[in-house]
Amino acid sequence: MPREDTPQPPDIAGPRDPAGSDTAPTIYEVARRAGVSIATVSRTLRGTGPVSPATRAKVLAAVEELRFTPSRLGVSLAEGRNAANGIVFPDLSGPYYAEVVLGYEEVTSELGRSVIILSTRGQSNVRTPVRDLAGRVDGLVLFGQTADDATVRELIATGLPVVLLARRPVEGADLVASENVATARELTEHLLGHGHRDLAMLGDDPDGDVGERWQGVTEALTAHGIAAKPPVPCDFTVDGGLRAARELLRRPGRPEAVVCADDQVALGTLLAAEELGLRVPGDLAVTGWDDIMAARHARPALTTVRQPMRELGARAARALDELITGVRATPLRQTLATELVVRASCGEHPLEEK
Amino acid sequence: MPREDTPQPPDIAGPRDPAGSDTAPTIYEVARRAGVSIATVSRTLRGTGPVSPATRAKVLAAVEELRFTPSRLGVSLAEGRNAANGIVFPDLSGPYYAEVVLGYEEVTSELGRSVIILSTRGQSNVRTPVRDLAGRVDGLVLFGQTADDATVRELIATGLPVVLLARRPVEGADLVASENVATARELTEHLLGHGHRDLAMLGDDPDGDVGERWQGVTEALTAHGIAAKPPVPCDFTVDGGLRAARELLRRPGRPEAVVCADDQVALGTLLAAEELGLRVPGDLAVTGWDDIMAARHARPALTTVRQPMRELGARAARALDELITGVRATPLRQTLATELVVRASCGEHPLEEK
DNA sequence: CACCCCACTGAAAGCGCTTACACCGCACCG
DNA sequence: CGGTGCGGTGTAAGCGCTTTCAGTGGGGTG
Repeated sequence: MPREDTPQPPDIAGPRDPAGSDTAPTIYEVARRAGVSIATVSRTLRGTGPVSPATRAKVLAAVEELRFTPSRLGVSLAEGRNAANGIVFPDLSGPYYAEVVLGYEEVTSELGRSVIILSTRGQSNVRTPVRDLAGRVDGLVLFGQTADDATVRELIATGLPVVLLARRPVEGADLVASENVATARELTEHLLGHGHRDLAMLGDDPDGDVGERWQGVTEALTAHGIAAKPPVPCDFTVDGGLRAARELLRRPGRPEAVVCADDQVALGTLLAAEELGLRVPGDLAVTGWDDIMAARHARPALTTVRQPMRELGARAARALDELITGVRATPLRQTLATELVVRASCGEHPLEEK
Repeated sequence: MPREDTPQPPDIAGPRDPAGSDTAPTIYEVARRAGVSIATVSRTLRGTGPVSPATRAKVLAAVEELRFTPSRLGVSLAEGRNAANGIVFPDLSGPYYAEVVLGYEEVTSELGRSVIILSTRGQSNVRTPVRDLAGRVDGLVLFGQTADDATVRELIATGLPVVLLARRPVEGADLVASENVATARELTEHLLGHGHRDLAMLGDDPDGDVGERWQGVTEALTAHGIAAKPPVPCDFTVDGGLRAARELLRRPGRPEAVVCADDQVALGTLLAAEELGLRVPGDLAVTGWDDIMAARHARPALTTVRQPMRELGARAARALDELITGVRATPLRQTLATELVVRASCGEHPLEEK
């Protein structure tokens, strides 16, 4: 460890440890200095068990002088808990994941626990890092398609509290997800209301949320006697959307509306339309999903579906805490409502954007 | 702990622990089962010290049967290191912070360490949570204005490796920041080249990066014999920008160009201009800073300055690792280059956007 | 005045692991 | 044929804390 201090203004209060040793002080040193046993120090600091005022003062003084902070490792080992929760997510790029993680962090830290993050960024050999993470936490949130079902089951079998977030459910684990089917139906109805009949779905991911969205779209179309075409695969990024849309819109038989798997894909589609000289919404309607920041600022502004991103993370955090503290033992599945946000990209209307 | 399993398909491989106990197996159980001592188990698993092939096989078999994973706490306590690094940031909302944190996470986890995050979201009593975090990590990155100098110094005095990220420097700590002054000057020159003379600076934060940006702007203006007006304070959010810009643009003596502290403020300014019926860039030039996703998709697309967000995080992670491993002991200050990204919002030109 | 209770404190047993050190054979060397 | 040396293994001492259990003494009660 690089322990040398560069010459430094004496603004702090002199050397931390008068004895000169540069390792962190332990409870033993505090005890010796205060002339008590380590048990008393522990009791004083955590407020468990009675301590006489005089003793308490001596201990606190020693703690102050030594700048003692109990070692987390020691505490955790003795307590048998990590006081930390984990979250595994695919990526933090794109506002969606970041917001959810933030909501998670907020609640978790309110609950007095640290947050350990692990991003899988599309790697497949996730088993090892996830197991590793599992060893440092009291509970784990698995966000999106980050770990296969077998890994999830293995984790659960361990006895580790697990909450699944925006992911296909697994027997025995909590689930927090947002509503997809009904709102997708509503979105589709809205597009149909604009007179669009030929819709294309952009982006494919049968296992995740997107599959449910397409289910809603398909249901709505079917209800109107329209056959849904299979979704067009594409990466869930702006570039992915741009490339796929370029292809799709150049082909003869261009759709009247493109329903995109998420906002990033929709933004890419907007770019493609611009390239090809198509007016949106005049020549083409485009919709997204998530309501990320850019959706509001794009021109035309994106019609999309708002997910309660922060709230998703917060719910997951609370659910996990319930499992950890034992307040609840049986798995629970929560679905959060989503909201259609109508802006300009889906067709002409006198509505005002948010 | 909620250890009851809900009835579950027997897909895993039977109960984890044949003995039926539901606590995680320890190295002792593995040792007993393999008929060796715990030292041998440890040696086998970490590859330290010689182990005969036969013994190794027995141990591995026992590990497999028991699904043994060494307790992180035990390992860390014995090793005297946490194998985790921390990062403290103001917020994850807005793409800037999220991207940087992601870059940090990526490199840190490549280095075989976990990432513990702490968001301060504008709270002032940061001392306790930060000290707490400090106890769980081998090193810490402080990102932005999250902890006051006194807290930073205290941390450093502890001997804890600390890297400051996009923050005012502190004696004795590493610093990773991105270039502000020169690029701000360049941005200003560009605006002057468009013929704008009356520039307003939107957003104020004397302590952080923004102060340096204003310094660059002021320098450029001065070089052209133009007196800079003091920056207009505003929140660094879209709404903050909207409100402040609304005010600013309504007043008589409206500026020709608004240089915004970051992209979010600029997006708000765009909204305000739209509200007031001002054409951008016709009636008003607007610039941002960061080059977040929405900057590219706004119409007009934002002229801005791209920060190497991912790289900022990555650099901080590497710097911290050097400090932790002791490869380097003396503090280092790194400045990363930024890049002017010219789009439509700053004035008419035949340039093509990225 | 004996007894009991309780406030207070210390000794010590873990928590799960790593590793220095000691030990035991056995092969190899002189 | 007695040493040396080393591969292979076990013992035990921590790492820093929490907590149980067993006092110890003083004050209150019958």
